[in-house]
Amino acid sequence: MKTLKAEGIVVNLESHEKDLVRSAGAKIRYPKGQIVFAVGEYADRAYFIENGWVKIYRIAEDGRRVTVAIRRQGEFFGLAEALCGGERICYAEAMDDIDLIVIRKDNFFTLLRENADLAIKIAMILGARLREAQATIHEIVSWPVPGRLVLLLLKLAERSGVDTGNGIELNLRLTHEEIACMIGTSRPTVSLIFNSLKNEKAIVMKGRDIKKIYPEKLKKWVK
Amino acid sequence: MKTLKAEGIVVNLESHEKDLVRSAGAKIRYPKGQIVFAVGEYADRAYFIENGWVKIYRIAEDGRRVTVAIRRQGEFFGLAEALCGGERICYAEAMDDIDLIVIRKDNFFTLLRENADLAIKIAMILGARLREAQATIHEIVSWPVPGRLVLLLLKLAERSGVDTGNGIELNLRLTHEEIACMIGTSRPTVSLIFNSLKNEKAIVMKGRDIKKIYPEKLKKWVK
DNA sequence: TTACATTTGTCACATGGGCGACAATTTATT
DNA sequence: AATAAATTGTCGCCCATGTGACAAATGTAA
Repeated sequence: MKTLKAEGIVVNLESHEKDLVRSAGAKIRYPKGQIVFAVGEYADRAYFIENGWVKIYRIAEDGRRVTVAIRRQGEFFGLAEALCGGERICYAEAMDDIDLIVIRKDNFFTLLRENADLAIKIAMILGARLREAQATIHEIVSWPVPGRLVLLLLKLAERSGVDTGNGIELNLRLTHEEIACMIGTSRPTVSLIFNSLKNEKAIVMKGRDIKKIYPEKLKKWVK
Repeated sequence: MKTLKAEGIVVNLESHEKDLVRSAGAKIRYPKGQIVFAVGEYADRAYFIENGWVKIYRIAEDGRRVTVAIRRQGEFFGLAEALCGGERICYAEAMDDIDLIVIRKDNFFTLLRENADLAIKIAMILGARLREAQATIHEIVSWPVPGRLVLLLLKLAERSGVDTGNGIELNLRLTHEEIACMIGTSRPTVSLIFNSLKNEKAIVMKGRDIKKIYPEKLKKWVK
């Protein structure tokens, strides 16, 4: 199954493929805030998210954090390193209470060898993510900060928003700090831009949740 | 075969795997400057480089170019889209006269289905590239321009330089413009930094070729 | 309710680096 | 060799953003 997105393509597993994955691993629950894996650990397992959100980030020597991906229900993470071997080069953290299928590396390889179609699917998933990452690189260098923030909101809306006909319901809680890490800017700058967006009613907040976004109004910032 | 690099891992094909690939496609020569594929084309084939260098880049609406990858001899390109289907979202251009193995999509899938190990290898390649792309994202947001330029030189040296004991021989010709596109900056800025590097003898030029680099001196810029 | 921690609003200040411009140089073309 | 094209050197101007700092607001624990 493929779902067409902004410009990338998200590849999802069929249900029988999910069952294959489940049978090769063990289900484990992690509480919010827990680090699933950290830089330097040996990458001997891959993870499949049954439930919840996971943040993948890196930390530079100077302490600067950069969130390189966010994964959710139905997606794998920790894949690339488990395939290539070697050490983790990023952190994975539970953004809420999550349920994961943890698959040991050797079981994972056995699974793929016995199911060429699944191996192809994994390659497709990684390919889609590569395109996504390249698109991100492109965005970072070609848009100033407000544009990047708007693009982030649009992407989040596509992934997990509900179109109400009048704006897209999001109900997402992200601190300005977290957003800053995702688009490579500083926290005060995010606050500033958020206020502009609120003022021109391109987004609706409810407390600290981003409740709704209006794509049409947002898109003015990226053209 | 795996070769350990700066922080990523480059996955290469075994020679029997290369033969499999060759048998599934046709060898074609492209002259320097030729566009192998362009944005919007239907992605119905994958490419394997027998010989030469290929530049993968994107162009924004405002005309800004961003080089998202450079591939060389022994590497695939156009993989991700051929796997996922859909349209090309970037351009591939021959940086010199090149020889490619062109594999039609359906043949490629047949090949992978019949060789699970090769499918896994492809997944590994894409995984390694994803890590690479994420590392690039990290670099772009955490280093100012001079650091990014130095990191580019170090990476190029690792991929195609020869260690002479006294500096690394590179013999690479890239215009400042091309470099600017790779690290997301402007051409004048690249010229400026290059002069600094020449002055402090961190690099040696010969005409317009980057002849040699001295990693030790360069590394001062990224710490 | 009180106290503490986290998150957000907002400022003043400094600056990296983009942009435009044009000359100087090198390389390609005829 | 002569002309054209591409590449590089270098300026001055200016603004988007990072930094640091602190107050205000909101959420959480005791």
